Amino acid sequence: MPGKFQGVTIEDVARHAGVSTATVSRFLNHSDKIAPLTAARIQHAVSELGYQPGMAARVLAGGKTHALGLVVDEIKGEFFNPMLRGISAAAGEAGYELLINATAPGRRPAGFPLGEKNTDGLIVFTDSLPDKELRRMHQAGFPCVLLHRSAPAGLAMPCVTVENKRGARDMVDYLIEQRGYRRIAFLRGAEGHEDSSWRERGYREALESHGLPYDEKLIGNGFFDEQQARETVTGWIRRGLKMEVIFAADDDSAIGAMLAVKEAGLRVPQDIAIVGFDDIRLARYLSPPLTTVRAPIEKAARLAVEQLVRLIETGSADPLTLLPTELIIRESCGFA
Amino acid sequence: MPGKFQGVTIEDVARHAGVSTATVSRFLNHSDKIAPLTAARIQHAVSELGYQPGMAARVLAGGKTHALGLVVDEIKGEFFNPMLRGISAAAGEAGYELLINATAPGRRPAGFPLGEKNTDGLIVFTDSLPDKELRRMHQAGFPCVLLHRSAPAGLAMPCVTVENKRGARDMVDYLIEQRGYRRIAFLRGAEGHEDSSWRERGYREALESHGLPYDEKLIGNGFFDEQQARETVTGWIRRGLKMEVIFAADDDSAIGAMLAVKEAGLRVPQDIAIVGFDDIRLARYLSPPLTTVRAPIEKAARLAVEQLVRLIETGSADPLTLLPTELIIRESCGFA
DNA sequence: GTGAAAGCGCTAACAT
DNA sequence: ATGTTAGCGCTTTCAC
Repeated sequence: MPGKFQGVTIEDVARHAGVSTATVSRFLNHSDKIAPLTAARIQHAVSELGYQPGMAARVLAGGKTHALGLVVDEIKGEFFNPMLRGISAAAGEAGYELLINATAPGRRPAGFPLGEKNTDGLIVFTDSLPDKELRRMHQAGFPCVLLHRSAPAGLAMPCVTVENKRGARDMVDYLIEQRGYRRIAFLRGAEGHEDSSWRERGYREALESHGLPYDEKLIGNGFFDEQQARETVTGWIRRGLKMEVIFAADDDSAIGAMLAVKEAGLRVPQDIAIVGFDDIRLARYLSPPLTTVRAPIEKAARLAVEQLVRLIETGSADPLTLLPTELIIRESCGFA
Repeated sequence: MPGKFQGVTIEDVARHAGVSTATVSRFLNHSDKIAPLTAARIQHAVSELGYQPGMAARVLAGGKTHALGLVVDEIKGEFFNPMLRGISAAAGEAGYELLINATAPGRRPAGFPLGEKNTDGLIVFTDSLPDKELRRMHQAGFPCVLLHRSAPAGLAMPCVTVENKRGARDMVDYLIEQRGYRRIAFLRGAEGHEDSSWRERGYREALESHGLPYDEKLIGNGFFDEQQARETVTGWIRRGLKMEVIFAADDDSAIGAMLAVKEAGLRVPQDIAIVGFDDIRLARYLSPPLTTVRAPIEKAARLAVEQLVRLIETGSADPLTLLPTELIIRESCGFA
């Protein structure tokens, strides 16, 4: 016997205030001018009865859900917290509810749980949705904004992300120019993850521009994951791979790398230096504190929501929002 | 020109399959027996047309929203991540959407954004909702489950939380019995936060049972916040307060305490030992690694959802779910 | 086993 | 400035 909690309806209010439901609706939505006197009466009735408009009927009649959807693959990593905070806050400020879905790419029961049927627009985080679905939505004119990924070829979908390539390049430039490192290993992020490939590109560019060779052996997989990164680096060390510094594609994998180095009885940064990307909260507490590239995660999240709301309400948004990163120098990259 | 994305409706499917909408509905909801042949035809039509039931109409007609609401005060602290992961996963598994609202206690525009109008039930985290609202909902028969707080007096509302008192007591017992500490300071959590008061109670009980005096001066405010805890401890040290170990009501404030101690030029744990509560991810990475009480946050979150779903679907749930904690001994409490 | 029809609570023309 | 009315897309009696 569940359901049916919507006790007081707009009709109750109308009756109580001696007006029609239409007038109440207008009052509620500020959609039309109303005599101050009736407005007052309605207002009174509303609070008297404790009336709250039912979402469902409102949506059904009006065609708007007043909700934004957030699609993510997995709630994991320190990255997530500031991102959600930004999205949640911005959505609230814009007057939208927030629906979030974290269905892992595994179970996908014919049709995604979030979409035009229950939201006015979607924030799509990285590759939580297949290109095919993205295309379908875009073609249907359904508002979507991509966060930390770019649009599939040919799709004019607004993107919000950080300057990954530039950030990585700055970091590696610094490592080479200021610290004099030459053998710089790189720990890739998750397979097919865009942030990671841009960062890798920045890494390569920096090497090239300094005339340093690109060495396949110095590239490994960290998968944006502490454990995986740890295993990779342990493998490197066991095999006797020589490197001066490890540039991990994100802080989580940097942590794994640090663990691996320490477990091997080596010192950070004296034997092997380590740097990361993101500047998660943990970074400054590690020992040694982690040198990293700060990515404005919360800000990016807020901007994504702002773009989405613009897209919903005006039909247009900026194609690309790119946020600058910042080099955060701590001790894990060696002492100056 | 927003709204109206629900292109294909149940009528389209019905027509396409040569049946009535009623039959399609029955098929979709498994609410009645259907001839295998028609079933097949409908199924075909559905996938042919890519039909997805519209939430709004379904809700309006059926009285169920198929959504769970999560009310939190603020998305902050490491605590949040595992909690959300648990809730999100469990909700998905039970076939519910998840709506989350993080409106800070400040702006509260007459009526809370989440409630019977848009969800089938609510998970209420700590004191994100005033007792009055809780009462109203409970009295209206609206399913709510409390997470990490207990019900207001007289309200039979299911609660899910961890054994805070017991965990704290175990910790302090350990500190006294195994480490021989006698001057144990306590850093309270947020004002009125239940977890905190239970932990404080555990702390006091442990002192009493060992015949140790309760000293007001050794109690300070950490507010579950790194900065605030840091300031409090800095104040203590400045004023020359003597203590052997600080028991912080959560790991975040333990971090603040650790910072303060180090800033004062003292060593952890040689000069002042520090222990926390929660075992957030960061804990083991601190230097020294933090001794703490592990709280099964994600598990608690899952159980809360399970209780809520039971409450929604069967009308009953366990009044109280109490999860055991576990002592995690690391180096910040002194070496054995 | 299936269809017809009556709403669910609200908004948005269209009148007045 | 306000009332009337026709749906929005779906579920659910009630007949057949």
